[in-house]
Amino acid sequence: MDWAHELTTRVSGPQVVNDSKTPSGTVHVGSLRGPVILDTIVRALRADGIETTLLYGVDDFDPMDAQALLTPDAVERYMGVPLAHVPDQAGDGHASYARHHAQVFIDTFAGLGIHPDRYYWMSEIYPTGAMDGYIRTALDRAAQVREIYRRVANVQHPDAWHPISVICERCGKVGTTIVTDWDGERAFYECRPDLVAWANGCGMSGWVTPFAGRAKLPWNLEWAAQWSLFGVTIEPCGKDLATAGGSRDRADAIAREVFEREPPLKVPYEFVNIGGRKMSTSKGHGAPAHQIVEVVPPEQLRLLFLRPRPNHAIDFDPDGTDAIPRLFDEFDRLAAATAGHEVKGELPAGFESIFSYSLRDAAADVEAEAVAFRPPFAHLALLSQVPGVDVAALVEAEKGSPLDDRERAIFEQRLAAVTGWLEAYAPERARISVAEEGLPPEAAALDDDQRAFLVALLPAADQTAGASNGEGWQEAIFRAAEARGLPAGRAFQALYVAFLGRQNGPRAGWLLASLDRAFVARRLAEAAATIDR
RNA sequence: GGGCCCGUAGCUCAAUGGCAGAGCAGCUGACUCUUAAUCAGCGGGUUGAAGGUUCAAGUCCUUCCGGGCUCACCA
Repeated sequence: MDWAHELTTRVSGPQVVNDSKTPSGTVHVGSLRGPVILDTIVRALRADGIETTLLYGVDDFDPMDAQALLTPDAVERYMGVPLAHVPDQAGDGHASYARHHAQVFIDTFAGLGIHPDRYYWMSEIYPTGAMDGYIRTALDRAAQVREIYRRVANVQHPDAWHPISVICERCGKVGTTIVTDWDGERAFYECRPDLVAWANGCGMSGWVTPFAGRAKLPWNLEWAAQWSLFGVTIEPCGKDLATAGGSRDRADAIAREVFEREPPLKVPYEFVNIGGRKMSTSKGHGAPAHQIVEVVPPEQLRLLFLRPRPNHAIDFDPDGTDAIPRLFDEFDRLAAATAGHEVKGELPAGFESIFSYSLRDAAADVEAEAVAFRPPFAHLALLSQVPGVDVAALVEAEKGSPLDDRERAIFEQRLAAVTGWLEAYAPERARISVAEEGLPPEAAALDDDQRAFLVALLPAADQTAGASNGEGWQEAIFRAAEARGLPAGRAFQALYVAFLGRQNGPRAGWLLASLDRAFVARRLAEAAATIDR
C-alpha cells in the first residue's frame, strides 16, 4: 500500500485524477484493476489532506468498431459511427449503444465503491465547443503532429493527413473520414469506402467547419486535450497504453509540444493473469471474468487489485485452487490486525491502509468494519454443504452473540460467495459428498476400537429413541467415544471415513442428522463389520 | 523487432544495499462438545545462471537463460 502514499508525496497542491474508457463492449474483471488503482490513489491523496477531484471520461464519440456486438442488419449502417449515435442494440431503454455500455461500467464501478466526482461524455463535450481551441491548434500544427507521430511512434502519415476526423455529413460515420486540407477555418474531408477494413465510408467529400461537434480529434490528441481542458494532474494507464512509442508516449509529446502543457503524472499498471496466462473466457483457463465478480465480493476484489504494486502483474488462479478462500483469509487477517488483535505472521507495511482502502465505502467506520464478525470462508464452505443445517445459527453460535445488521449482511454475502465458489471453482477436496452407493473402500482401514465405537453409536440411529438433531448426534458421538475409551478425534475420523470416504469433514453431528436414519444405521453396521485387511 | 513485468520454501508472495522471512500447504503433538476449528512445535533455500561494483548484493550494473504480458493500424 506504500505505493499509493508514496505517490502522494510526489505531488503538491490540488489534484485532478482522470481516466477514461470507450464504452464499446462488456467490462471484464481484469479491466477493473485500473479503476481500483484510480480510486485508491484518490483515497490516499484525500487521506493526506490533498484536495482531489476524480474525473472519469466516457469516450463515446469514438467510432463503433466491434461488429460482434451489433445486430447483423446494423453492421453496414453503424460500423464507424460514433458510439453515442448508435442505437442501443439491447433495446432496454438506453438512449444509445454508448449509454447502454457505459451504464454497465458505471454500475460496476459503483458496486466496487468507486464514485467519480463527475463522469464526462465526449459526445457532450464536443458540441459545447470546449474542444474547438484544441482542434484549431492541432490543425494549425498538423505538420508538427505528423512529425511527432513519426518520431515517437514511427508512424508515417501522408503529408496531407490532418489530425482530425470529421463526422460525415451524409452517412454520419467518423471512423471512415480523412481530412486532407485545412484553410484555417474549414477542413476538406473525404469519407472513403476503404480507409479502414472494419467500416465502409460513403464516398462523400467536402469542406466543413470542424467545430462544435462536427469533428473529433484522434485518440492521442483527444487525450492530451482532455488533460488541458480539465487540468489533469495524475492519470494511470494500463500497459497497453504505457508501452514505449505507445499511446501515452504520443499523448505526452503532443501535450508538451502541441498544446504546450506538461502531461499528468503517469501511473502505469500491469494486467491480471489467470494462472499465469492471459485472461481468457474461451481458452479453458476456466475463469470467465463475469463469474469472478459473483464469487469475489467488492472488498476482496479491491484487496486483490490494490495490494500489489501497480507495476506488478497479478496472477490470480481461482480454478481448482484455494486462491479465493485465501483472499478472504487475508482480508480477515488484515481486519483483525486493524482491530488491534494479534495475528499470525508478518503484516505488510501500511496494513491499516490496505484494509481501509479495500472497504467499499470510502467513508466507512474503519474501526467498526475491522471488528465486525466474519465467518472464515473455508469453514462456511463446509457448513453450507451439510443439508438441513441452519448455517446462520451455527455462525451466531461461533460468534457467541447475535449478528448485528452489518454482520448479517457480511454473512449473507459470504454464504453466496461460498456457494458460487463451490459450484464454479472449488477443488474436489473442498466438496463434500456422502457415499450413498456403498461403504467407501477407505473404511477397510478402521481399527477395532473405531468399529466398536460405531457399534456403540448404533442406538443413536434408533427410529424412536435416537438422536433427533445435530446437537443430539454430537452428544451421542462424544458419549459413545468416551464409553469405548476412544479419543474424540479418532471417533470423528471413523464417521468421516464411513460416510464420506475421507479423514475429515463438516461437523459430524449435523451431517448425520441430515441423513436418513435407516441409512445411517445400516452404514454404521456395515462399517463396523468390515474385515480388516 | 521495441517496451514492461516476473524468476526467492511445494503454492502465493515479502524483505530503505545490512543476520533470507511470512501466509497457506506439509509433518509432529495436544484437545470431552467450532474437529478441514483451536493451540503448541518442526522441517523446508546455491534467491534462474555467470560476471562486475561494494566492507557488505535477493536488492545496484552488464550479459545470458527461462516465463509472461504488451505495442508495432485504431483506440
